[in-house]
Amino acid sequence: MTNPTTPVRVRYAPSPTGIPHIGNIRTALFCWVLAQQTEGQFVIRIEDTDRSRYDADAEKAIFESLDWLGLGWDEGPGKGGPHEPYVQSERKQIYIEAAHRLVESGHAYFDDTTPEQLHALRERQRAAKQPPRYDGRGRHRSPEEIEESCKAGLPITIRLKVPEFGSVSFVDAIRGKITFELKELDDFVILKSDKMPTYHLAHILDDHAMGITHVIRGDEWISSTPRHLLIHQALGIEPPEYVHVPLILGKDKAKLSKRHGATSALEYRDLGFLSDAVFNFICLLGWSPGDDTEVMKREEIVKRFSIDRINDSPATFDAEKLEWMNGVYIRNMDEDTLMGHLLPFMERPESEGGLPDSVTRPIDREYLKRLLPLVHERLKLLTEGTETLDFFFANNVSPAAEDLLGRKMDIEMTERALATALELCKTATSFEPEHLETEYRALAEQIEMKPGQLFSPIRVATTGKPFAPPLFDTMSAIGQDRCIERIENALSVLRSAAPASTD
RNA sequence: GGCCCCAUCGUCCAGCGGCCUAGGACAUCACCCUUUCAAGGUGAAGACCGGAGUUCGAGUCUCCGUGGGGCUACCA
Repeated sequence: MTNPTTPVRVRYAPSPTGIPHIGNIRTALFCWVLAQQTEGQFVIRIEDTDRSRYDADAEKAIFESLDWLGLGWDEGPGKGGPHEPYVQSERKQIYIEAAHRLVESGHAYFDDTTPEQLHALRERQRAAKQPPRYDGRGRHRSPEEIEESCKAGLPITIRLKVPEFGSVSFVDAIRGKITFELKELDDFVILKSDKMPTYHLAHILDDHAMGITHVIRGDEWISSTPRHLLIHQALGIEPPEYVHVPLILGKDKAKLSKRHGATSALEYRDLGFLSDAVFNFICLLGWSPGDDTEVMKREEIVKRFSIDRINDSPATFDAEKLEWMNGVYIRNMDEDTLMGHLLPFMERPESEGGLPDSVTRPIDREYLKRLLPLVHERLKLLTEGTETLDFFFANNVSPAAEDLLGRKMDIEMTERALATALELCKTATSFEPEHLETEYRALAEQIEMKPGQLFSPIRVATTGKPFAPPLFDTMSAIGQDRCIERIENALSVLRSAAPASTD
């Protein structure tokens, strides 16, 4: 199917039973993009018809995920709209009435089969190697019998009468025509005994009432689409366009779940990913613009998106590539923006991955701004700000003796390197990076060491780490006094370690 | 089990009958750059699940098999 040219009305209709994972949120993203492209509307509807599985935290996470990814909605909870309410539990009456109308028109019937009876039926079928299927016994119950059961307090449901023969088919926008034999379907429940509708009934009524033109949903719904078609027929309404997008799988090729580590958008936010990068990346899971373009701004994605370029096959989520893309986004960012993103992570408590608690908050923005060019292109995640910059802010630099040793250097040689480095540090007339580099290169030559051999111990001494930004920029930013202090400290570490390793 | 969907490098994506000696990206490896780590550059390795058809010609169409996934609830 080529893209609609008229405005679409699409909806994201999550059920608040768990934190939406990447696959789920990608569906929302596709909806949003299509709405933007056609200047249509993106509707949010909460499908909370299963009261037993309702989870308030999950509902909160749904909105948080959408907010974080910038998927604003035109109608829905907290926003209102012409089809309020947008929460199914508050629309209960609509479903009850519709279900009863279907009974009256002969398309559905009351059923007083108890869960126990249903269970027994399935057991029998299983034993007889029959497919487990409701046998339609309720079709033959008289109104009186139902009335009696009702009085006796038995649970009453309403089931749709599924024709025994024939078939239904529909054209899926990305898979083409799909046909199902009706004999494979049983009479399914549309109104549960607690008077709540099942998903099947509720979403159809709502989608129709809300004028939804395209139902974009996960692959797992293909199998129940014939039921939905039947309900439309019974109701005498036209079904929408169906767009079943492939699932996103975990590394083991199974449906994404907790076992796969981080799976929700929010987790990626907390891990230090940028929402723009995540948006870009998950768009590319199952869709591509057709050429080799990968890094795209939102506007470009909105412009180029098309339903017929959505893949048929499921994708595996691979966070490694997302990390690379996040790095690309960070590198493309100006320093002020980067600082804005880094600050919240760095200023968190130490126990949550922030700078050491000894560093007073708020941290020095001027100083941080001076530091950013040194680490900008090295960052892949926002959380890495802390570990790459902590030694600039805190004085908790305490390298181990063995880390101070450069390649092919013993303690004695390292000590000589550091001692002369300290001297030069003390007498330096300027602490500008260029000046330091000139001086230290001359020193290396003077003491007959390779530059790397001299620089490496100094790096570890001043930063406490084997990997750090370019040495002289780093020293300059740390400042003369602290450099002297740290090199002196490193020398004493080395000297106290010396006896042990010389025997 | 039944029904439905899917099947190109380890992963994501391109390929919609001849442009394919199958292209790009991530990851991997090598080299270059280099004071470390990155970034960047160059290059290497790496795939059409199998079998029948259709066709002058198939990664591309059809069928079968195989594999994976989904559904098979008074869950969505």
